[in-house]
Amino acid sequence: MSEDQIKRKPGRPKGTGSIQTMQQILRTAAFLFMEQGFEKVSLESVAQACGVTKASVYYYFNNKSVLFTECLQFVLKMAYDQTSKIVSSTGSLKERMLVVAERHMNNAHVEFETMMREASSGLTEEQITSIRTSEQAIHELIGSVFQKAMDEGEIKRGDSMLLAHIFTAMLTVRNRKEIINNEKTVEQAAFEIVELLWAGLEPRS
Amino acid sequence: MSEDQIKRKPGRPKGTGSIQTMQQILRTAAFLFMEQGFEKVSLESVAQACGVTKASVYYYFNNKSVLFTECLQFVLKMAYDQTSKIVSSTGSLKERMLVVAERHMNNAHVEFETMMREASSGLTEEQITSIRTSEQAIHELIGSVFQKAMDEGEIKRGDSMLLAHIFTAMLTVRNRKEIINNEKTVEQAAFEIVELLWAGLEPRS
Amino acid sequence: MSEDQIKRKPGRPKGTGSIQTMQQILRTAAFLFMEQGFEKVSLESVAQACGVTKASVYYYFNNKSVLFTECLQFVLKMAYDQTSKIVSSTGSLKERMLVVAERHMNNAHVEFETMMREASSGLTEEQITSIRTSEQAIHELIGSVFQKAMDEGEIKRGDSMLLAHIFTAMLTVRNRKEIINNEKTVEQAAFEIVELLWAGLEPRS
Amino acid sequence: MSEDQIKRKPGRPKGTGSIQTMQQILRTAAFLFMEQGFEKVSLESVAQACGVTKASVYYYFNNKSVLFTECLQFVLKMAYDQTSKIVSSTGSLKERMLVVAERHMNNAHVEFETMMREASSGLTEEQITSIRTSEQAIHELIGSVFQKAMDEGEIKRGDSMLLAHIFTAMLTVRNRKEIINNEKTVEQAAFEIVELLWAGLEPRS
DNA sequence: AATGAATGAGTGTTCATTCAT
DNA sequence: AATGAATGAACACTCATTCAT
Repeated sequence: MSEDQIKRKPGRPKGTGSIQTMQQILRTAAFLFMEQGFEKVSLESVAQACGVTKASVYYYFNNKSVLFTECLQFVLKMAYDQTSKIVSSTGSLKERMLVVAERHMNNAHVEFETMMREASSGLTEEQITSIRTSEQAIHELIGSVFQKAMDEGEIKRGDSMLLAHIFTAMLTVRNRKEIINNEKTVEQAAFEIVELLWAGLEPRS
Repeated sequence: MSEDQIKRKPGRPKGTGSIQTMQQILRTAAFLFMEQGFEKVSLESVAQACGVTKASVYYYFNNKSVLFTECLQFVLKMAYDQTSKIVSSTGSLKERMLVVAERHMNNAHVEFETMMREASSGLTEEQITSIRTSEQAIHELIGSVFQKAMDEGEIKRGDSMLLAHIFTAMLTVRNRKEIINNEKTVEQAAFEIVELLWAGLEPRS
Repeated sequence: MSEDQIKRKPGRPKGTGSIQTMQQILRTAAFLFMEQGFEKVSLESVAQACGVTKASVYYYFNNKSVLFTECLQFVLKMAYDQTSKIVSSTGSLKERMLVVAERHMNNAHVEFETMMREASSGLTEEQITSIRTSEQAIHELIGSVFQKAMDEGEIKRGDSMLLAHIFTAMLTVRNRKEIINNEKTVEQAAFEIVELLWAGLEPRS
Repeated sequence: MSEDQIKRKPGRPKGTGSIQTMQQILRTAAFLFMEQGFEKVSLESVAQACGVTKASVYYYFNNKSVLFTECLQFVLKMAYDQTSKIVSSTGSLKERMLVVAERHMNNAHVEFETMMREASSGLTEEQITSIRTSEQAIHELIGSVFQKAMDEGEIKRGDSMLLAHIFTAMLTVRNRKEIINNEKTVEQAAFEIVELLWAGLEPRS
C-alpha cells in the first residue's frame, strides 16, 4: 500500500519523476474507481488526490477509458496474485478457500459487474475484452482449483466454473451493511459462508 | 440564428395527453436506472424514452433524486410482491426457492448495493433509509421463510438472515455473461445453484 | 392593507371569486415585487403565496410584464394618495414634509429606479411610460408643493422639481442597515434629514 | 443531426491567448453587473461580451457568486481610491465634495442597496460581509471628512455618518432621467445639490 | 372562474479533452 | 516532465407561457 513511502533505499532514486508519478496516479485512480465507480470519479479529482494537474494525468494516460482500463488490470492482477498464492499453499481446499474468502471480503470495492456495466459504454471493445480476460483469469484460477478437487474426490462433482462464480458471488455479502458491521465480523461471515457451502442446507438423516 | 427554424410556441401542445404520463415516466425511468445506474441516466434520456420533454418529467418529479427513489421503491415493491406470492405457495422449500431464483435471475438489473453506493451521495438521508427499508423487507421475507423451515427441521439450523443475503447474492451470477448466455440457460443455472445450496460440496461418505 | 378581511359586510358577498382573487394577486405580487425585484419573483411563487395556481395568475394577468406594470401602478397610486393627503393637510411645509418622510421611510421597498432598470428589458415602451408617468406624478405633486412654498417665500427659490427628486432620494437612506436598525429609529432619521435639508451645513456666522 | 455542422474539436484552440483574460472578464462582468444587476447578467452573456466561452469564465471564477463578489470589490476599491484622492486634495470642503459629487454621478450604475438585496440570497455570509465592508469603507471615508470639518467648525455639528449616507443618497438623482439628460447636465445638478446641502431651504431673515 | 398538464428556452455548473509552452 | 489556459458537450434544474377542460 504505502510500500514505496516507507522503504526508501539510500541514495538518489533513479526515476524520481516519471515512473513514480505514473505509478502513483495509477494507484490513486484505482482506489478511487473501486470506491466510487467510473462516472463519479473525475480526472480532476484523481489529479488533486495525487497532487498533480489534470494535464499531467493526460500526459500519462491518453484518456479516462485508458486510465480506467489500466487501473482495473492493475487491481485484477493484484487480486490474481494474492489468490494464486493462497490457493497454492498447503492445507485442505476448505481451509484455503476460507482464506480466499477472508481476503476478498476485506478489500472494499464496488461490485465488479456493476462497474463494468457503468463504464462499458465509454470503453472500446478491445478495452472491455482486455479487462474481461483479466477478470476471467481469476475465475479460471479458482475454477481450476475446484476442478482439481473434484477430480481428487475432495468435493462433489459439478460445473467447476459455475462453482467459482457462485463462490465469488457469495462473498459480496460483505457489502450488505446489515450483516457485516452490525452483528458479525468479516471473519465470522466468511467462516459461515464456507461452512454453508461445504455442508449444504439439507439436514443429514 | 434560429430564424429559419420552425418556431414552436411554448406552452401545452394541443392534442397530446396520453392516459397516464406519470406512470409511464416512472416505469421507463425505473427500467433505465436498473439497467444503467444512477449517474448514467440523464433526465433528458428518460424524457426522450417517454416521448415527453424534460420539463414534463420535472412536472411530476421534483428532481432526479426523487425520481430515483420512487423508481426503486416501485421496483422493490414489485419484487417483494412477486417473491411473497411465490414463497407462500405450496411445495417444498427447495421447490419454492427454485422458482424465486428463476424469477430473480430473469430480471436484469444492476446490482443493488452498487447502485446505492453510486447514488447515495445525491440522496437525502431520508431517501436512503426509505429505499433501504423497502429492500430490507425483501430480505426479511426470505429470511423468515428460511427461519420457519429451520424451526420445522426442513433445513439445518443457522443464521436465517445471513442465509437470505447469501441466497440473493448467489443469484447475481446471472450477471456473469460467461456463464449465462453462452453455455447455460438461466433455468439451468438456477437449478444448479439451488441444488448446490441444498447439498453442499462435501462428498457423502 | 387587510381592510377587506376585517370589515366584512353582512350577507353574501357579491363577487366572491373574481374581483377579490384578482385584488389579492395584485396585492401579493406587488408586495413581492417591492421586496425582491422583478427577476427574483416567479409567477409560481406569486401563485403559491396567494393559494392559487400559476394558471390562475395568467387568467387575470396576461403575462409577467402586465402583472408587474399593474402592481407598480397600484403601489404608486397608493403612494400618491398617501402623499397627497399629507401635503394638503395643515401645518408648515417643514412639518408636513417630515410626515411624508416618515411614511415613505417606513414602506420597505426596493429602490425604484433600480427595479425599473432590471425590469425594463422585458417591458414594452407603453408599459414603461405608463409606470414612469405614475411615478412622475408623485414627484410633480411634491414639486408643486415646493414651488408653492417658494412662491410664498416659505423656502428659498430654486428648481422645485430637482428639489423634489433630491428629497425622495434622501429618504432612501432608510435602506442602509448601518444607519437605521442599529443606532437610530426611522423617525429619528427622518427628523434629522428634514432638519438638515432646511438648515443646511453652513454654520451661521 | 449535427452531421452537417462543422465539428470543432474540444480543447484549447491554437492561437487565442490574449494577455490577461481574467482581468478582462472581471472588468466586463463588473460593468454588466453594475448596469443590469445580479440576476439579469448570465455568465453566458459575460462570456460572449469577452469573446470567450462560459467554461473559460468558470476557469477563473468558481461560480457566479464569486465572480459577483470580486466584481463588486473591484468597483468599490476603484470608487474608494477615486474618492480618497479627491477628499485629500486642497480646497474647501464644499469644493472637494462638489468634485466627489460630479465623479460619482458620472459613474452609471445600479443603486447599491438594491443590487445587494437582489443578489444576497445567492451569496454566502462571508461574501456579503466582505462586500459590505468594502462599501462601508467608502462611507466611513466620507464620514470622517465630514467629522473633521465639524471639529474644525467648517460645517455645523451633526451625525457625520448619517450625513455621509445622505450625501451619497442625494447623488442618486443622477439616475432620474427626467432631471439629467433633459434639462440639466450632470455638472449643473451636482452643483445645485451641493449648494442646497450647504445652504439649506430656510430663507435667511 | 380556475386549473392541471405540458413545453421551449434558458441558467449555472461540471467534465473530458486539447494545445502551446 | 509537467502545466495553465481554453473549449464543446452535456446535465440538473427553473421559468414564463400555453392549451384543453
